[in-house]
Formats: sequence, C-alpha cells, structure tokens
Amino acid sequence: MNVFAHVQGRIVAALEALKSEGKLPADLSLASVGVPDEPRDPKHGDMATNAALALSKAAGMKPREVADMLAAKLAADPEITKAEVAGPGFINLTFAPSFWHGLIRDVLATADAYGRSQFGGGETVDIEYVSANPTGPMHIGHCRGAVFGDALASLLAHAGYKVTREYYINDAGAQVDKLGQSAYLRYLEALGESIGEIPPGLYPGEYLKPIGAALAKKYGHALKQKPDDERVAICRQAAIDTNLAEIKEDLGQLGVHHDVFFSEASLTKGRDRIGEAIAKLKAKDLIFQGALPRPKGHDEDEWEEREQTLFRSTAFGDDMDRALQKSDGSYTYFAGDVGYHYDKLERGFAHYFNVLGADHVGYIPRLKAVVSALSDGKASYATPVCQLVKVLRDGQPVMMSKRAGTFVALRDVVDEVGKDAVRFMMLTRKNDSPIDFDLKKVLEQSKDNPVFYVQYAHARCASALKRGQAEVPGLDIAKVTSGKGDLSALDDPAELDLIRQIAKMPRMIEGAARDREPHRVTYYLYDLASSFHQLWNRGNDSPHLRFIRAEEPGLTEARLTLVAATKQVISSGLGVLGVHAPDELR
RNA sequence: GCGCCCGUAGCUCAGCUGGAUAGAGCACUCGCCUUCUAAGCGAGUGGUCGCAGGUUCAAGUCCUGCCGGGCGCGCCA
Repeated sequence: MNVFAHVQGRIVAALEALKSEGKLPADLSLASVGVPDEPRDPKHGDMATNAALALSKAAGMKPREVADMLAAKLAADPEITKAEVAGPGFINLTFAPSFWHGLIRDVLATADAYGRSQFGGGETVDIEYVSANPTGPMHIGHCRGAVFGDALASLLAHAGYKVTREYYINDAGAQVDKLGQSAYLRYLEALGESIGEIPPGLYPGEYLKPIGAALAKKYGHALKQKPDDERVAICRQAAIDTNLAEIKEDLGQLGVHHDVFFSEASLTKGRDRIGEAIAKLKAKDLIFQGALPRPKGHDEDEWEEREQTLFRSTAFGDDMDRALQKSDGSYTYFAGDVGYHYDKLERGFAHYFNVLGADHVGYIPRLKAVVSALSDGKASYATPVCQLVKVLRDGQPVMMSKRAGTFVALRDVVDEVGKDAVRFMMLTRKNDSPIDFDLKKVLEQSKDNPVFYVQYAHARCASALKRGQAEVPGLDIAKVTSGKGDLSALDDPAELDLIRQIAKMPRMIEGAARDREPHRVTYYLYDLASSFHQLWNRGNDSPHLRFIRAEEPGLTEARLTLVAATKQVISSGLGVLGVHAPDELR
C-alpha cells in the first residue's frame, strides 16, 4: 500500500462529495490535486495537502474557504484524527495510530512485494549498460556504469516495467584488429621468439600473455604459416572470447548480469542491418555524399577535406553531420551504432536506455538523432551519463594510467572491499555527479560508512528478533513476522516516526524509477536506518522503550512486529540495489 | 568557438509532481557505556541555495542572461 496515494484518493473523494453537494463548482477539474506531502515540521501532522491552494483559482474561491470545507469533510474520516487548515490554505492531516498499524501489517503481509508498484504498467524497457570493449580487463571506471545500469534496471523492474538488460560487444573494427595483432605477438613470445617492445598503438597489457600461450598450445607453430589476415582473425577471436569471459566473470562478482550480449560483428552477418538502416535513412533523405566542415579548434593545415557518406544528424540538432563510411569505404564505428539501434528498434521496446560514461557525452546528440530518425521521433530514448570515479586510498588519489599499466582493475577492488560496498558506494551520488571512492573508508565499520550503517541496522533487527524469541517465553514469533499480532501498544512518537519512514518506501521507489535515480534508494535506506538506530538507542536512556520487555509479552510482540517490518523494508530496499542484507556482521 | 553536466553550511553532498522556519554526514563544542551490539545515540555552532532578472498566491526547484568549474567536440572506439 502506498499511503500517500491512498490518502490522495481520500482527498479526491472528499472533493467529489463537495462538488455533488454543490459547495464546489460541478465542472471543477481535480487534476491539479497532487499527492499529499509529508510536512517538514512534524508539528504540522503526518501529511499535508495543498489541494485548496491548487483549486482555489479555478473554483473562483479564496484558498482558505476551500480549505475549511475540505478539512471539515476529511475530519469526518475515521482514519483521520485531525484536519487543520494552516498558513495560506494547507490542510494538515494527522492519522490515528491504527492507520499506521495497518501499514505495518501490510508490509509484513506483502513482504518483498511491499514497495513494488504497477507504475510501469508492464511496459518493456531495454537498458544497455557496461558495453566495455573486449580488449582488456574491466577497470574501476567501468564499474560505475555497471552498477548504475544494473540498479536502474532492477529499480524499473520493481516499479512495474519489463526489463531487458543488454551489453553491446564492440567486437568489430580497428581496435579489435589491433587486439588480434597484439595477441599474435604474445603467441610468438610464447613460442620462445623475441618480440621486443610491443609497438605503440597495440595493447601492451600482461593479460594477453596467457592468451598467446593458449594459442601456442593449441596451434603450435602452425599459425605462422597462415596468411596475415587469417592468423590475425584467429588471434582476435581468441582474445575477444577470453576477454569477454573475464569481463563476464568480473561482472558476475559484482552481481551484474545481462540478458542479451549483442555482438557488433553480428550486425553484418546473415542480414546486413547496417546496410538496411542506411537504406531506411536514405529513403528519408538523411544520407548524402559530402565533406565535413573543419571543426573549430583545428588548424587549417592539419585539416584535410574529404568526400564521404554522411548522416544528416544536424537535422536533429547535432553540431555537424556524421560520417558513416571511412574514405576507404569501410563502416565507421558510428555506422555500427546505427545498425545496432536499428536492430533494437526492430525488437520493439517501449523505452530505451543507453547508460554512457562521461567520455561519451559528445556522442549523445548523434545517437539521439539516429534513434529519432529511425523511429520518426516516436521512440522513448534516454542516455543517462555516469560521471568519473576518482579512486582514493585514505584520502590520497590512486594514480591511474593505462600507459603505465597502473589502472585499477575492477576485480582487485571487488576482492579488496567486496561487492556490497562497491555497489552501495557507486550509488551514493547522482549519476551525473563525480564520485570519490575511498578504498579504506568503505571498509570502516562506523557511521561514516553508509554501507555498514544500513547493513548494521538490518543486523540489529535480526538480532532483536532472535533474542526476543529466546528471552520472552510467551512470544509467538510467527505472529510477529506475519504481522498478525496486536499492535495497539505501538503509540510512542519515536515508534510512529519509524513507521512513517517505512511508509515512504513505495513513493520513493516510484519517484526514483520515474526520474531514473537509483541513488534515492541509498539515501532512503540511510534515513530509514537512522530512524531505526535512533529508536534502538532510545532504549538506553529509557528502558521502557526497549523492544524486548520480557515481563510484557504483548508489548514485545507489538514492537518486534515493527522491527520485523523495518527488517523487511531494509532487506527489499537493499535488494533493489543488489546489496546483501546480512543477519549479522562480522 | 560550440554542446552537455555541475555550482546549496568550513568540507563531501541530499533536497521527489514548485509549497510552510533549506536538510544529512564529516569537522568543531557538550552530554550519554555495570545496556536488546557505544561498530552507536542525543544536543549545539554553522547557509546572501554562484550573480541578476522573469513566471507564480508560493522558486534551491521552472524560464532568460551572465560568472565560475568539469567533461566532450573530424574517418579513433
């Protein structure tokens, strides 16, 4: 149950009643009546609605006038104990404790389904993320997009969308040819030949050595006899396969899984989807032969004008038209993306997401142009950008340089701090803000470390339930965890605060899904954990507030039911983030 | 030069469909352990929400301009 939507329904019903009583104009549109909000100041009650303010103009009445009528109507609702008009025309609502107790029962009855919604209406969504080139291991820079894309995917799934997670493999083009050449050198090396330095432009990484060794084992000296392009093709495929397997393993350790791995090379196998896409664009008069203008910031003498096949992306707001074929006639990388998006559109999703790294922002206008052109502007296509991750150790930047081979491998980080910490920390910022990721801090077991703080709250819940069962003889734990017990003893303001926090989850999920902001889940969980820790510690100063009161089984039952509901919400919230909710911390 | 993003407390950042007195953590000051985990909790100090206009009953939030910072910008991938 989403209590905010629930109360909105009550408000609309009250307004309809006023309309039929002739107290409000019968033709008054209630579309501007929003979801009630939680007031900033708790003294203002549990929820506030600005309905009177929003309607007064259309109703031709003073805001206070509308508010007074509406408040009187709402006060008659048995769940509402107080409906007061305040300020310019807000109505502050206070609910009976039984209203909140019902929510707790609902949480436990629906369990993991609490917080889920039908917001997405079963619409299909395709999310492309990671798509790291299979030319080497994953490094820390890839991991933010991986975690963000994965969390966004499960968030949307939670909010009622049907989600496909997709990875685009760049296994065609010049870079993978260079990869093949590099692997061939490592193969020669494995056969005992002296290869010297890896030439500039090729991949010098150590990770190609085992690939070369495997090739040497499989082919012996036979590869050397084959023609150049054939042996490079063999080495290329071997390197791609191995690298991709490594990438999948790295992603698996991070808890990231894709439904579809789409090969760039496959675009022109069987059917030539690049050609088909270009033909389709050509029919729309968006393809032409021409020369690109010299971009600003380039000297005239280093600029050579060339005639080539271009896509008219300027018709869609891009800075310049984009090349589809190189001067030698082969496709550009962009042409591959044209074919790929053509294929995606053909598969027919309601929404498309393409999670990109900060270094790809310049690429966005042409992607949007292609999708818009191919779908006649009909496709819903978004390209969330993940900003850079700055890796620190104890406040000091960890130097990263591909050339020096000192980039931070994703696997090393996951091995060092664990999947949960990496995932949670990557979601503690909006995707378009840069992140500082401190390897030391995420291992701290303290309040400074939000991962720990939230997991600790969950562990405390588990501990309280366990002890309750052991220490309170008459306690029926099944009654507690199913929410079937008597909750009337839950009336302390601190307890009701925690319940109100729990009540926010469904709305939070919908808002986060609507705005594609998984980071809101982490903030929510932090706040929820904070409310729980607060209540727990109230028991230090005021023993009568402790969850477990051996001499009062009824009270214990009610309080532990609240604990069980808290545990449930933390657990399913962490589930959206792909972070484990442990029953105890070591 | 152009495009995108960011600018909120000393620092790092939240702020949801515009709503009442702008929030959290860190840092700083003070208080709390014979306790269901003090691996924590409470209180206090601290802000012209970059600047200037505009829309609105109401702007940190929407619009315009400017200032400052980040990223990107030919057939690379």
